[in-house]
Amino acid sequence: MSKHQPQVGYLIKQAQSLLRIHMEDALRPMDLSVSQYSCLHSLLRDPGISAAELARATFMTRQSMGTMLQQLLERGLVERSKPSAGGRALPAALTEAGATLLSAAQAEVDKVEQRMLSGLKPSDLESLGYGLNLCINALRA
Amino acid sequence: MSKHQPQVGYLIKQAQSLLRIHMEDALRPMDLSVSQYSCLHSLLRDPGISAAELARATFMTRQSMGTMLQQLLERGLVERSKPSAGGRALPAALTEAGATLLSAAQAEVDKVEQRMLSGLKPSDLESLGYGLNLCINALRA
DNA sequence: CTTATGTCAGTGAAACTGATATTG
DNA sequence: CCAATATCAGTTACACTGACATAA
Repeated sequence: MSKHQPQVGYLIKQAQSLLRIHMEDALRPMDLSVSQYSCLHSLLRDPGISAAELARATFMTRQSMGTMLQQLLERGLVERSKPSAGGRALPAALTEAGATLLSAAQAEVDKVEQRMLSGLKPSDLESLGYGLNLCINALRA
Repeated sequence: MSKHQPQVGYLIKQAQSLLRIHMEDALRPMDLSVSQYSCLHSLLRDPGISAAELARATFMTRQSMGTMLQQLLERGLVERSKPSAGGRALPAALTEAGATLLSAAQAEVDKVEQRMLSGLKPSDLESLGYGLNLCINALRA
């Protein structure tokens, strides 16, 4: 019985736990949870995305995402326009305030990520990203 | 502004989300949560570990770990002997039943992990583990 | 006195499931 | 009718904070 492969699953879980803790610390001053930050981040990447699509992208239910969007809406960080032609989906996007806050949040999160990656050479970084992408794609199938 | 590094943090989160979902599916038949599985797994690695140590290893509070251990105790998967000489800590360890269940659980989890890693060459696997370890160590400091 | 552990109690955020309305 | 979306409502898992007793 090998079972002494580096235990990649365990390493991923551990890395994510630590990353989450540090992100929580970094985001607390601006009253953002990691999930909220991820949500805003996705909205920057895909302006006009629907809540359902957003939920799928983050592996959550529509309902949970709906609640989160509602909170962000009430804080004026997100806006949802009326259903665009074709479908019932309400396009969501960042407001000015949302983009500003996200920018500040991202700066803090980047610091954490920089620190996490501080020991990796560029080639290490590349192969890490490559390997993770392969893992993700394999699990999506 | 670069920000188009491969976004390793995002990849880690995504991989962990997917891995968790598949692990939940794999463990549901034996009524184990991912956290419980991790707990049993740690007990296999470190028999006699205390709840507080276990909590630190999994980035939880000792209270939460205490609750989880209690549940596992009631299911007869874990036993806690009386405080060994030196300290107040109650050593926890797997019972026979616990070891048996863990073994079955691990087989299922291994399948998931195998699938996750199916696209990686041995050298890819090694550099992935290497990179993740560097990330973890950097965040621990 | 200090530190670490275990444990009791209460709290709270964050997800979940279920059901319903609307739209193409 | 069907599929996808949004949303209302209730629920529950889970980890958290706080407080306290105990032991070295």
